[in-house]
Amino acid sequence: MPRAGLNRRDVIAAAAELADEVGFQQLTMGLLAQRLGIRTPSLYKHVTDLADLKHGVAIQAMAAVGEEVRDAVAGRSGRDALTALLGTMRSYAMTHPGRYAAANSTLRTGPDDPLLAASNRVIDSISAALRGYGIADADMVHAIRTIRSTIHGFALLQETDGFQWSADPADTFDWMIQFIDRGLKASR
Amino acid sequence: MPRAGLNRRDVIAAAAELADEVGFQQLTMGLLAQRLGIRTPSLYKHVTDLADLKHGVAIQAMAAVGEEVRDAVAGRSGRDALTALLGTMRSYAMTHPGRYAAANSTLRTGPDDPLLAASNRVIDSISAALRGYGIADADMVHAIRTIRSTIHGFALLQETDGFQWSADPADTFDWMIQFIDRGLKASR
DNA sequence: CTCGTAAAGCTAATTAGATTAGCTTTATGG
DNA sequence: CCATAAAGCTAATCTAATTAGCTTTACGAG
Repeated sequence: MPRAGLNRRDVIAAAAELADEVGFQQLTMGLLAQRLGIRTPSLYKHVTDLADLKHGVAIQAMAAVGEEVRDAVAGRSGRDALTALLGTMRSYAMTHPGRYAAANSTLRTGPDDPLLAASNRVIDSISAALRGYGIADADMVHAIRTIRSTIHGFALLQETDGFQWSADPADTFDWMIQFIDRGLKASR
Repeated sequence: MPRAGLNRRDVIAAAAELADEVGFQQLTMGLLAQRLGIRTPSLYKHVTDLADLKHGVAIQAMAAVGEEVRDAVAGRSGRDALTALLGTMRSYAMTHPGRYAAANSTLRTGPDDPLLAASNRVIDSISAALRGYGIADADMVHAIRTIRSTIHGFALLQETDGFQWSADPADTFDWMIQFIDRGLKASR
């Protein structure tokens, strides 16, 4: 039988895909091995354990979000930048639910965790998007955290079926962007 | 040996407490049984399985949040009500992390899920808190969702160590309340 | 007071997943 | 052509959930 010839990157990439299909919580060594056409124990040649695998997916996902968000925000400012930023994040969360969950529900292992660096890159883009609003330095941290919280909560609530009513979540999303935009302009 | 004399309510209450101590994800049948002084299989006399147990904790927690929030908002309006509302939720999330996670990360089993009724009661209180702002009916859904998203995301980010920087999350929380208050007044 | 029964426990056994130990095979550089 | 490290594999162990079937206690009806 021919050899699969996998490496860590391949394994984590496959895990990320699988997570989007079955949910991050449901990601299992057995399922992943099956998907890759190898036996479960063979996975341990590439990752140390399930936690390591999931952590790897989280880093991969956070890095991907970082790139998409950076590109989306580039060259825009003010409300335009804000819309691009939030829209990109929401879109990522919807097309890659497993990866998004991975990125935002994984604990940092320490101060030198690459996941930290990856999420800092995302934060940099948020910061860049807010630049045009002329927010005072002292308020920037709070503004960034508020925006992260909002997106994050929105994605999560939508995922867990938290929005039961009729109104289209997309409409709420647009409303939210306008709400934040107005708020940021006012807090100048 | 004397009998413990447990019922479903006792079991779920103990599970809720345990979840606050070890984390909702780490809640396990074995740990709970140990805590209650019985053997693991005996738990199945009170709950059908782990999913049922966790679902029960979620309902219990959401109901508790509902009551606290109702009491906090009662008799207040405008920014005062908003502060009470958000403060209560944040406080609940901090003192009962396991229960909070249960309430907000558990999937509804269907349209007749008691969890749905419990979360609707919370939403009613949010709605009541916003009444004084004179928000148009058409915007109310969006406003409520925005507030839920914000709180939810804030709690989650704080929990997963998402706020790495120096600034005190409590300050961010206050800033957020002011931000939302101003925004709601403006969207009248 | 005594008996029948349902509820509440228990032990033993099964199953699913993760993980470890130790063996085998394939590529590849020398 | 060979040595060896990497990539797989099988077999075995461990933990947690769950099921089956037996035992014991509380408690109301006679």
